[in-house]
Amino acid sequence: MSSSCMVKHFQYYAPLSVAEQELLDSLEKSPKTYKRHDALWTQGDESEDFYSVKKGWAYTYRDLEDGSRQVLDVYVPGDIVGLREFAFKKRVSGLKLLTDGELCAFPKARLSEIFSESLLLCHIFFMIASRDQAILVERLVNLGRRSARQKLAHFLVELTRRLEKTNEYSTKTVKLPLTQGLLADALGLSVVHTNRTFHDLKVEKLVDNGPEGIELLDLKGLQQVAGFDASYLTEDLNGLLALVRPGDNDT
Amino acid sequence: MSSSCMVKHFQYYAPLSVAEQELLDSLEKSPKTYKRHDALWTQGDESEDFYSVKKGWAYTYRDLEDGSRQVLDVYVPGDIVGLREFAFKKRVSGLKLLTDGELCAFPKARLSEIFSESLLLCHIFFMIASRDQAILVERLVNLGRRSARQKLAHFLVELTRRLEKTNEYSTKTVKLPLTQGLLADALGLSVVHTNRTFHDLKVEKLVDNGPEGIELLDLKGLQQVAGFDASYLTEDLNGLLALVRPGDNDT
DNA sequence: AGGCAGACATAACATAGGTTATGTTATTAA
DNA sequence: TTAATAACATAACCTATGTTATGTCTGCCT
Repeated sequence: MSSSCMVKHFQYYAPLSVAEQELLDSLEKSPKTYKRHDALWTQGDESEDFYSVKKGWAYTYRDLEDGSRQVLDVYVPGDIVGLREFAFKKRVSGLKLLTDGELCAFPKARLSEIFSESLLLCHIFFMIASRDQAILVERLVNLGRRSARQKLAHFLVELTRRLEKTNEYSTKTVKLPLTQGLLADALGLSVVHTNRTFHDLKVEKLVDNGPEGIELLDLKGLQQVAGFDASYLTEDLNGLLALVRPGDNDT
Repeated sequence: MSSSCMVKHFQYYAPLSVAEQELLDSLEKSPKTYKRHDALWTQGDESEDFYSVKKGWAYTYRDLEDGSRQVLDVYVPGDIVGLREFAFKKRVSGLKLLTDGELCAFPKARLSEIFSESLLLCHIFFMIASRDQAILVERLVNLGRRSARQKLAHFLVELTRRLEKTNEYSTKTVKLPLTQGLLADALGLSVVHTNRTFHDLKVEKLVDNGPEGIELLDLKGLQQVAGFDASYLTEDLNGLLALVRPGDNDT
């Protein structure tokens, strides 16, 4: 019965009972497909659903009055999007697809059912929110206090790390379907300077561009450039289990 | 019985039953006082408690390898701090007092009790997390895509707005116990440039410095400079009530 | 009562990153 | 087959912001 988009992702956090799997299943609308550049919603829209990303990549962004734009986060398969607006009637940011993809909607209003019926699921949702915050915090540090070079490297390494978690990655060189324009908007840089910076990393054989986006040739090297410390991506899963099921103690 | 730090704040979201008030009370350790510059914790510490701010101001920050520092958020009385690390064993950021103050600790581990015993409280915590995210998002936009002038104005207006929500404000000019150094670290600027920018706003009679921090003389004006749009601070409280208590429908 | 430290101020100079402009290539649209 | 569009590239020039250096004014410590 675990055809649910979300079940697989949630199993990463903790093993779900059959009842919990069915609960998630029951709230999930059937997956819809989207094309590159499609917008699921725009800032200001009513926020009724959140989504899990089944296939493809997406990103949230804010458009500013002066025509510029800030990309807030990029999402990969397995990620939950739109939970940010739990407290709000309207969307705080827009969501667009970066590649063709497939997402499943969940009505926000029915989260109550989950919360009241499964303490474990409730905790997992809370954990996801907490993790999202940690990522935003790191992004903040990136924007506020790092050089263009570090910003770029850090962002790329982070994404790769997040990708590895839910998506098996075998190949040596990582491929990310990102354009320089998107990177610029994510890092608070101009496209021109992003290109300059990217160029430098290319000369150093750390990255390259492939046919459908950019490629990371030397993760270790990038990590070093970025001064990357992954601790903000490592949740305390044992702690979670201990909370919900006092007694046993493993992964 | 509502001596609890948090009860008053939570009543802002929704009326609590006596049982709910007692539940919150029971988890709360007695308030402790702290002095200006005291650190409640440092990044990397074990994260066991979260806190509610009863008196005084605090801020979270991240120290970087190169000696610089990024201030993530500033907290005023009524705010909940440390919920960010729900998913983590260790603190992602440090917390220090900006003024003398008083905070109450809650053991993170016992949140489960709240979640399982009160659906309303569970939702309120989720709302707080969501609201925190919205604030971080706005801070991100601020850092990524706004000029020093706008950054400063925006930050100041936001804080004032947050202050108004839980703390009655009567006087015309708002006083914030912030130093230029802290502003610099919050906005990703150097102290010198922060000073320059502040100077300009001072010349325009928008702000000034008082004996214990800075003073805002013209909120409207600042708002205009910032291009401030408060929608990211307006939660959907009716939506919350509707979720938890289907049937009735008011504030 | 003198010395020290923190916060604010300001000037001169340096630079990372922004802007504008133009070109190339690859894809899609007609 | 051409026209139009998106992404990448690169050069010349400009400016917002960073850096370094001093100085003043508090309050505080002993």
